[in-house]
Formats: sequence, structure tokens, C-alpha cells
Amino acid sequence: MKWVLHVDLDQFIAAVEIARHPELAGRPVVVGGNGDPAERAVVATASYEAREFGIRSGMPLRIAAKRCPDAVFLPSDPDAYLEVSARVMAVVREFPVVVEVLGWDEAFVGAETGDPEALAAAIRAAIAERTGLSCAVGIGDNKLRAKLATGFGKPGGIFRLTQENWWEVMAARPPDALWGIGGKTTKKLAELGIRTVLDLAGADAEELAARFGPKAGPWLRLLGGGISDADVSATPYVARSRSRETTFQRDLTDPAELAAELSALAKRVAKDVAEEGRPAARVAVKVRFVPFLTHTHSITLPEPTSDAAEIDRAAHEVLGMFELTRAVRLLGVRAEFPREDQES
DNA sequence: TCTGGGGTCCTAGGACCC
DNA sequence: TCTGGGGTCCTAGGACCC
Repeated sequence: MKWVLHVDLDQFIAAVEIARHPELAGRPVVVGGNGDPAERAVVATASYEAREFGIRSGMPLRIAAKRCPDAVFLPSDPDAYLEVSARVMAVVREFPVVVEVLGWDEAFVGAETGDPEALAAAIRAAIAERTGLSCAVGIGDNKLRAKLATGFGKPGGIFRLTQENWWEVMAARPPDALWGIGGKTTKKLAELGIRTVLDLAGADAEELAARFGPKAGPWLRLLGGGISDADVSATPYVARSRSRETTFQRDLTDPAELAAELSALAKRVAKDVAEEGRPAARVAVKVRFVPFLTHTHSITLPEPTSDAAEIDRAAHEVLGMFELTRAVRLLGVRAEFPREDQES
């Protein structure tokens, strides 16, 4: 029988840091920014001990420091996490399965097996033995259910969620328990009287389409029923865009300084584009003004290019579309690749 | 002394074309 | 001196995820 497994490493970034600093085991560890809780940055990952103090991913570091002054604050080291992640994925790929990587710390696994729990346990054991890392594994009859199952298995466990126990486990939960529904949508659903997963599954399709759009509406209803794609694909990831952005530690107002920062970002993006080996078709610039107002402008390039000077020129042209009347706290540059459905 | 960085997909309005 | 309907592209923003 065909199964979807979802493998998700426990407190991944914190776990990598603890693995190379064993003396931190058991302590509240917070990774993010430059490791200085006074700077403008947020928590990338908090260890389980840190989470007991209410520290969560995405929380400003200074708030985390307030909640737990004794926590160990470490700088984020993406290269190290990427390297460990690649080792974990290589271990999973040694099984006779299809592996679809979702991020640094998680992957879907498509497998033909009569005993998915045994496979999940074997994957868990192999990852632990070869990398020293712990993970949870969700088992489902499609991707949505496998992904949600992992949450019930964390940390370190295995959980099965299928059509059979879907209502028992999910019916009474709020819509944001579903993967793809967040706080905003949950609030809008509540305005329609939809407060649970069961409500959503039985909601009026036309009403949902009218409120959320022709694709999103019907999709939300399917989510409520636990229905989703079951195909796990090993097709290599192809980027749609590459971007770089910076939040300044102090707000900028000087146009010359902004121009210089923009050029620095454009240069990094151009390097990423060149490494992609495909030319960019659009260039967008993001500006976050004080206090936290974010706007984006973009242009389609006369023709796709990988040329750094052209990307820089385009970025400055787009910056010229903004009214720079407020101080700027963030600047970003994004290059988009052509949406091609064709191939040669 | 609030609120990172890097992504994806969808929606909606206007332009433009036939 | 009146003006349909459909399709696609461009652009800005919303929402969500890791």
C-alpha cells in the first residue's frame, strides 16, 4: 500500500548548535540574528527548554531576552544548518522511497509498504545513528495528513493520521490547525460562522468562493476534509525568484546611503541569478518605512538578463518609483525568473 | 529598544487586444 | 454620442510557510 511519511527534525537549528556545543544540552538556547539580543532580529529557533519560557520562532530577540535573560543566545549559521540538512536528507534517500525536501528540516517520503510505522521507526533510527539528531515522523494517506500527523508526534514520536481518524482527531480544532490556514483566514472564516475543521468541511462552496476567490475557496473546503495531493515528487526544485533584503539596525533617510545599500543588495541578487544559470525577467524592490509600512514596486525587464549592471540599473529605476518621505528600516531586491511552462 | 530573511501561490484591477 | 465579452499580461498586495 502507498503511504506518505513526513519527517521533521526536532528543534533543528538549536539541535545542530547543541550537537557542536554539548555543554549547552538541557539549557535554554535561542538562535537568531548575530546572537546579540539587543539587535533588530528575531528568533530562528528556540530549544525546547527555551520554549518553556514562552520563546517562539519569529519573536524579536529582545522580547526573548526579557522572557529568559539566562538563555544562551547564538548567531544564526545557515551554512552549518545546510550542511547537516544535506546529510540528513542523504540518509533518508538511502531507503527505497521517493524523497521531496520541504526545507532544511523536513521532507515528505513516498513509500510502498505494508508497515508504515516500521518504516518510520527505521528512518528515525537511521537519522539518529548517522547524525545524532532526533525527528518526528507523521504517517498519512496524503501529504496534508502526513504533515499534520508530525505535529502530534513531536518531539521524537510517530503518529498516523488518515481518513479513518481524521474527524476524531481534527473535527473540533480551529481552522488554523490546518497547514495553509493562518490567523487571518481563521478570523474571516469565523465571520462566516465557520469555527472548526468540521464546519469548514461542510461549508457552502459558493460562499467560500465568493469570499476567498475561485481557487482558494474550494481549496479551503478540501482542507477541512483532510483532502490533498498524495503524490510525493523528487523533481529537483526550480526557483521562481531570488531575493535579498536587509533590516537596518538604524533607520535610513539619506538618499545616497539608500542608493548604496540598494546597489549592495542588487549585487548579491545578481550573483544568485548568475549561479542559477537562468536570466531574470523582472526586478522588484521592497521598502519598509518606519514604523512598519511595507511597499513593493517592480518592473518587467526589456528582456531577461543575468547582467549585474542591468539588474542594478533596474533596481534603481524601481526605487525611483517610491516616494521616499519617511525613514526606511528595510530595503530588499528580488529578481524573478520567467514563468515558463514550456521546455525544449 | 517590537516586529528577520527567503520563499510560494493567489487575487484583483486595469491595460490591452481581438 | 454607442459600447459586449473573453482572454492575457502587468502590477501590487495579501496570506502563508519554514
